[in-house]
Amino acid sequence: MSVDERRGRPTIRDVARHAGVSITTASRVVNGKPYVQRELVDRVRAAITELGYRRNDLARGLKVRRSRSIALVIADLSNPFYGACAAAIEETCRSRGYSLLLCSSDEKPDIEQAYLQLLLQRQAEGILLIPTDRDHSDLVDEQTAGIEIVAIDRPIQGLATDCVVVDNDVAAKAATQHLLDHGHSRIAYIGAAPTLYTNVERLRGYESALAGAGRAPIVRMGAASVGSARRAAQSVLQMKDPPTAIFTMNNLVTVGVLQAAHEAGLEVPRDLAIVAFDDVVLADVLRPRLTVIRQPARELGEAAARMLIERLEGAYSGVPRIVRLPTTFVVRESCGCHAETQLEGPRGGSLQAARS
Amino acid sequence: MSVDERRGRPTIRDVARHAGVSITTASRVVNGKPYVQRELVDRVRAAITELGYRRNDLARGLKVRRSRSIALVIADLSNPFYGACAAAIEETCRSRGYSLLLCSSDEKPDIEQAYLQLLLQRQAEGILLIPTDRDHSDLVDEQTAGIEIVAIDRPIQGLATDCVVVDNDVAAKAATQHLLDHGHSRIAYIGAAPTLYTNVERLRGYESALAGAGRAPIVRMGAASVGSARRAAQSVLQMKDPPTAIFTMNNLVTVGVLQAAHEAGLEVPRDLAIVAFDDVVLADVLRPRLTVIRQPARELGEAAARMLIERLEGAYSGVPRIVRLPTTFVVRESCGCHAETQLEGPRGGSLQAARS
DNA sequence: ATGAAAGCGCTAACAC
DNA sequence: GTGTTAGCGCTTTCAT
Repeated sequence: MSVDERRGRPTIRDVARHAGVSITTASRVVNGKPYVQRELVDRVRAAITELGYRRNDLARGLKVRRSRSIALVIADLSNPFYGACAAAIEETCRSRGYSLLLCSSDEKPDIEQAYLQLLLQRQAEGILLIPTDRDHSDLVDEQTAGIEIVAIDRPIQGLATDCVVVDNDVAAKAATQHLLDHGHSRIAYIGAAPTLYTNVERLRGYESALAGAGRAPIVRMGAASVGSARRAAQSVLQMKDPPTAIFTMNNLVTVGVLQAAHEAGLEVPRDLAIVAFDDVVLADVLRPRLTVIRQPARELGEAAARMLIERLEGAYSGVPRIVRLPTTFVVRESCGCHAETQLEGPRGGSLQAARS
Repeated sequence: MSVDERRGRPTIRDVARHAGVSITTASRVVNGKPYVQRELVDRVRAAITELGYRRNDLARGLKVRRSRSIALVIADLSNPFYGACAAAIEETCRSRGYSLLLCSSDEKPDIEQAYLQLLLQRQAEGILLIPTDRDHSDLVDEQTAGIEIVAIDRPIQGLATDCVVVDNDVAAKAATQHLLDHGHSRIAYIGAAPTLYTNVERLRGYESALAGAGRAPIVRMGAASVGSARRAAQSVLQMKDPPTAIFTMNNLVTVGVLQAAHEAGLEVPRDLAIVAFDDVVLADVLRPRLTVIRQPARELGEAAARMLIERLEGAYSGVPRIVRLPTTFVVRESCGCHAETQLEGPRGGSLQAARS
């Protein structure tokens, strides 16, 4: 064993020595740069395979001042909606040559904050953030210090960034209207954290539809888990004049409401119609099949990743963009319909100025 | 703007200058090391906040030769089973001070291979791998070169590593036996890729139960998606003497089989009993509720991460361990039962030598 | 076409 | 206690 094959992984220095060339030449070959003789290229290549050399990207990043890594701070990976989103992000980042640092905030502001600090230390070039429900204006400094941030699913409070969301209000309004068209007059809304952006928007759409029909809203909030959603549904179903239809705010809530409906022995949609925001896996084998607003989870992630990378590579550096992606209203049976139809949500995913 | 606040993020050198101390002292304060005067500590701290200094972990890693990052190469993030697994891994890694590099192989060997190379370059200290269905003996060199690998969900072909799986065969056998106990004699098995480890193991359990009862197996393989699972179920249901029960190999297959059963107008469990491997979200609001083998997805991820970190920190360096975690048989109604019961699978998650 | 040398930001001997 | 200095592995002028 010669001196250049000692402890640890071989460095480019080892490769150079082994091939009998300078470090510069070795580096050129490693990075596929021109201006190296055929023969030297071969010698270096041979040394590389022989030694099992692999470039150290950390050292490289230190020198070129680019980590080529992007961080994803996600709310909850075990939620299929975010899972699909993350999968699309991962693909997009990889295809553009970036690595993905994964962080799960579990919707907790303090975990998120700690992560954001860590990611700065780790030299993430950009951050894809599904922000927790708190003020983020403390990040203004970091932003001006050069780190790019793109928000997903909800805008970041107190920070102007690129952002990609879905047409929550429009979709919720259309779905509620659909229930009204079926003749329902008492339609309940069961939502998660009251101040959560998506909840606020969806509630707005729901209320706007009801107002248009001169009906009174029936709202239950704070259903942050399947269990609490179930309890919320129970409470609403035990009213003196219970609703004949329920609009559920997300997939967790949907499961809880379905459980409560079963327990109460209600037949859907005869006794209780249901329309859900967010598709769920077994929606089409449920009896009756579930009518849902399907979110473009993958497109959401992909768009966000693309926008971030555009910023990182200087392809865009203007004012913060907000992209609103269309949902799909999948009409099945739980709303009272018989046939399955898919309606494209209004407005395409065009770049729009911030909404009114 | 003084000279130490010029372009880019401030370095420890800037901090030292700003505080009027040496770089070493600044470094000591940054890393919370002892032997620094109270007063200097304060001065350095002040400089840090004033400058907005953040340690560059890449540079640090280069020096201390540790990246403190772990890579997760996962099959499919949009599958809730892997999502839950990933969430647990993320938590475990964070709590131990490691960052997580996320890579999705999409079950494709070439993507996986490219990632493995990249991760080496990125100086990942260890790899958590849900391996694709190929021979991995090319990784032997990397392994001896010092990178630690732990397999999840299935062992790595051609590579002896720590590994954590569930009791596939035992669980499948018990579930099949349950169907036999209900009086079924024609029980079909619908599985994914024929050579996939989990498929092989589950099939083994299924066949062993049938053999014990003197019944003939009815097997359909290659159902790698919901659609193909549905077609497989259709084909099996159109046999001259169709099965009266189906054992589904994973959550994708389950959905496809359920679809096929609906289409065929079969009433479950009267016309067709179903037992599924892997829990699904709406299993308990389906009518009838679905009897499933629940996998400990989070525990799987957590155990794997813990084992990897033990290796990285020298807490264990013995022979490859294989951990087999118990599943839970959740008896609901699709099997023909009426009550809901949970049976702990046999054998705890004890460390065992490689299986026979 | 090739190489010598400087230095990215940091830590850790080692000297004072 | 504090500071000087030598690299970690790499890229990149700038000579030659």
